[in-house]
Amino acid sequence: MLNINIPSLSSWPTDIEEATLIQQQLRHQVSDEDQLGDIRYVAGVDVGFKDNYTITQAAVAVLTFPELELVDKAIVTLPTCFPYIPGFLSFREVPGILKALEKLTITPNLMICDGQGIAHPRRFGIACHLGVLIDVPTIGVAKSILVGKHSDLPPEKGSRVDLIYKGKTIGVVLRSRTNVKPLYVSIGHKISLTTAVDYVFNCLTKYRLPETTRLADKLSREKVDNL
DNA sequence: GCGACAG
DNA sequence: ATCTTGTCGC
Repeated sequence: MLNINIPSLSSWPTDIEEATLIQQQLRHQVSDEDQLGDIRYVAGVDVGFKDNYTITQAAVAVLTFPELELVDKAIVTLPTCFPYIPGFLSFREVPGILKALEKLTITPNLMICDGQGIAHPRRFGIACHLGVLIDVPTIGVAKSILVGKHSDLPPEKGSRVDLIYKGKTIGVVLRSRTNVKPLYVSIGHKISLTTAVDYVFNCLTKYRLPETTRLADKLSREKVDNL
């Protein structure tokens, strides 16, 4: 069975004030040091929406590492509980992700989230939030920038430059494929930036997105029948 | 005050 | 994020 403790969402925030307090309190629990064991399974998590955003569909795809073969998956649908507000994405997507994680049979050793980790205004993006709540190593891989600046990036796959915010390195801009828009990698929890970039790179195949998030994204759009 | 702004 | 088929380019 799954050996991850999924916290209950009894007191999920309703407004930005409340959410901000939670971010400022939990941000101190984030660890940027490698605390990973053997990485046999890497999971990708993503969330999609239906019926004019009123329905949330969260998905998790568990792949073997480094073979990247799908061995477990979970899809759940639930009412959308929080609006999309830049800087507060996790409050909209984490509830569904936690519910999806409960359905897993295989326990992932590392999770790659669709969105920022520490590359966030208050250094607590969705990857950090999820990682701290379930105490599992997480990485944030976003398709665009939330905050920060960086120098020009060579067009070849594998090139990378630091993402800087307020004078500090908060992530890495990584070219996952030659001549395509880069990915923005930042740590979520229990992992160092160098290690995080390493795992993301090793989850790439022939596409722009890591295989983990590609599969999770596909599942989050899949049509499902509920009971 | 104005503009930017993960998904 | 979502609504949507074929099509142009490396």
